[in-house]
Amino acid sequence: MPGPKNPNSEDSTPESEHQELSGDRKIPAAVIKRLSLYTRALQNLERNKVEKVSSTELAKELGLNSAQVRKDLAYFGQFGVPGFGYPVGELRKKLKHILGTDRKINVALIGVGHLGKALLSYGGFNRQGFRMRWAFDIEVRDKTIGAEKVPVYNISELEQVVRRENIELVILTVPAEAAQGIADRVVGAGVSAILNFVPKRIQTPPHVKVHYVDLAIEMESLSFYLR
Amino acid sequence: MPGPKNPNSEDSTPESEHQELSGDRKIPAAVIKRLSLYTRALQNLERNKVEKVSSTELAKELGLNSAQVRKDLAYFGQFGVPGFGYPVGELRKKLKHILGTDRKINVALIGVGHLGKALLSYGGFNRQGFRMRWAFDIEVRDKTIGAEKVPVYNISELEQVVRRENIELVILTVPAEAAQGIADRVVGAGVSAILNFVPKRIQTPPHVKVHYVDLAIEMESLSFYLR
DNA sequence: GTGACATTGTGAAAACGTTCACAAGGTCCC
DNA sequence: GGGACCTTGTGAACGTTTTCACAATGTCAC
Repeated sequence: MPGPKNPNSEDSTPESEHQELSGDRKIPAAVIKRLSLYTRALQNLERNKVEKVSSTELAKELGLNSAQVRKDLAYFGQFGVPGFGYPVGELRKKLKHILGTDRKINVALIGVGHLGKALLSYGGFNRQGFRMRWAFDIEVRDKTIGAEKVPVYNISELEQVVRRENIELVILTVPAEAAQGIADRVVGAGVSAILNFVPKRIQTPPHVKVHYVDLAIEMESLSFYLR
Repeated sequence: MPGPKNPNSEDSTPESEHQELSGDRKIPAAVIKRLSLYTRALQNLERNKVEKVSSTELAKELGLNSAQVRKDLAYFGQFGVPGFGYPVGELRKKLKHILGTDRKINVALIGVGHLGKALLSYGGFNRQGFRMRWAFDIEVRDKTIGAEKVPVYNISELEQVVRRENIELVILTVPAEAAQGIADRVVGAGVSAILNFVPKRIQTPPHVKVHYVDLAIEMESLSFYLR
């Protein structure tokens, strides 16, 4: 905790987190991200009919240290078998359960500009356990977007639709000036997870989790390494 | 260039970096990302005709600790004035120079699928000091993409165009199976910075910097916090 | 069954990043 | 021009994350 600072549960590039779990230990945010990485690697292995994997193999595939893999997994239980490794299918199932991606999560996107449209058309999300079927904008130019025909609602209907459709996660791709206002509204409507593509930090109550994806920052910081 | 089996200079979500600078100290990757954040905040201040800013104000705006702001900046020199703060315009210029975004960097995007198309149409990059005017795919469906009419080349022309146009940074949005092969080719053609949207770790020689943007991971890890 | 082998889970150490706290030094009002 | 006031730059303390290293434990071939 940043001492006597304002409340705020964000995290993005910076690390630092908290979160109760079944047990009672705090799980670092970085561990959660790696869990997701492990899940994906396990899915690939499963597709190739591999039935066991060691922490060393997993670590190599993902560019990590094997002790880190074991420690990450140990946060959540004992999944491995000494002298054998981890059973691929079983571990994958357990991790998906821990991540909560073994069910469908309803996702809405707000701000149908170029980037928003792109993400809607992309469709990659719908595979992974997400149902991204709602879009909002202040001006509805097209009634649906993308091959999946995601309907676009007027932003005035935001709270109503979020509540009715039980939307749990929101992707923000609005102009910077609008970000805080929209964030306040979705939080008010009960959303507690936001993926923010807007290059602007937003303030939220502590129970709301915000992840930032900042494309400009990624590009600029790469620029630095061009010597 | 199929298999340089080198270590690896990537970093993405995980922290850990190094990089020589004018002086001789290693600059953590997280510091570089925050530098980019500072630059943006300074640009906003400048737009509002603010002429000075203290580390405390900057920290508050970005949700950081003021000592961290000072320390980050101190990696690169003494920009502040005790009892006064930092001169906005001057600091912004210096940071842009440090980041190397005070010149135009040529950027190509490889893989014109949904996401690739979206990023091309988005156009947000071209503002910040990047010139994203080349796209590649194995199959050229449209000759140009987006309002900016970015020409799409056949992937067979990759090396030739990269060299001719002096492309320094590449955005990868190809299918996972193709990622490593394409990465090898662009590196072979002289590119040393890659922004990889493909959910697959790629191996590169140490001088090549890879940043990962993994949308699925962001979504999944948010899912965890939905309890 | 037994024994050589492989691999886990985890304390302890090391590395790294953040925050504290304060001396040094510039500002700016009177 | 003087002095109260700010704010920087930074060593040291602190906290977190990663890595090491190894005892414990299960595997598997014979």
